Amino acid sequence: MLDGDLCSIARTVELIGDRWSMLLLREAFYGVSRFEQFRENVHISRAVLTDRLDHLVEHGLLERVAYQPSGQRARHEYQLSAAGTDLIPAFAALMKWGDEHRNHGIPPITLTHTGCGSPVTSQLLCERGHVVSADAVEPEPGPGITG
Amino acid sequence: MLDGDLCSIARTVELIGDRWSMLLLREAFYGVSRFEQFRENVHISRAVLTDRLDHLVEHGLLERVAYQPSGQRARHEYQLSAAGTDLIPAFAALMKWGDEHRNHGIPPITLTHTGCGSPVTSQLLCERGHVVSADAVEPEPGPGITG
DNA sequence: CAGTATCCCAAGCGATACTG
DNA sequence: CAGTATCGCTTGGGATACTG
Repeated sequence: MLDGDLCSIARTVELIGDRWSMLLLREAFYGVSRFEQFRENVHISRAVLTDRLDHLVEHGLLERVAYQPSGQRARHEYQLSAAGTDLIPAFAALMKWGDEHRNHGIPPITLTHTGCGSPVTSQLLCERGHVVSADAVEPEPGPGITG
Repeated sequence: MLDGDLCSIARTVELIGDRWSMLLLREAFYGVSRFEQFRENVHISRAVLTDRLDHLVEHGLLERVAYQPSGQRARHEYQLSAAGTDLIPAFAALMKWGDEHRNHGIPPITLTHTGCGSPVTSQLLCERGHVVSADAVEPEPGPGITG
């Protein structure tokens, strides 16, 4: 259908499809921003954490923000960038799948709309506003096809 | 917020968050079902492909279906199971992100609703039917939290 | 075509120790 | 606290050859 390397899924997986990146971004989404917190929550070694954080900053998914603990030298915080925030719908979709298929339908975490306080889920929506079920979706070559 | 290992994202990533699984599932979504086709499209070696296919079948994401090429012995096809199909919204979300952030907004592949023929995208939707932007979503402890 | 079997290299990673 | 440096194992995976 498409040279696999051009696929947007492939390019996204290439970037964040390793064992750690998604989990770190998830933590950032949950509000974690400090080195030690990432380390404890994700159970990742220091060296690898440094490496991944750098990688995610370098590719624009996290932003390094300076902060100064009182009386100590400056450190960094890591926050979701705009591009990182744009991944939240994907997290929501993955989370929904995991809730259903790996957690017996009982979500450990739910998402709520800060505007109205009601639960938020990821859905497929067609341009006419229909909610679309997964088996009613067909992939087609798009404008970015080059082959 | 949550012991990381219980997180539905973690459990999903654990299952399909390696270098190959997502790409194979993507191919299955695109309609590929044969060993050699997977191999050519994903550029994966035989041994690894066998391993991943087994893994995905074992965990219920793909179904092995027998087929018999004329005059030859029986082979297998690999098709998305119901659980695998349920991952399509996640693919759609990842694809959308990659379209925007890695392909300059020009999608190589688009998704269409087989019902009405119009384009389909992944969206965050709240229970009241609002389309929710990614920065208006807040994670909260859900019923499955055990802490 | 759809695998299985070997061999070997390279990347990934944990453990540990050290530093400002 | 937030890293850096080093070591050595273990896993992943490419190349190649073989099989029904």
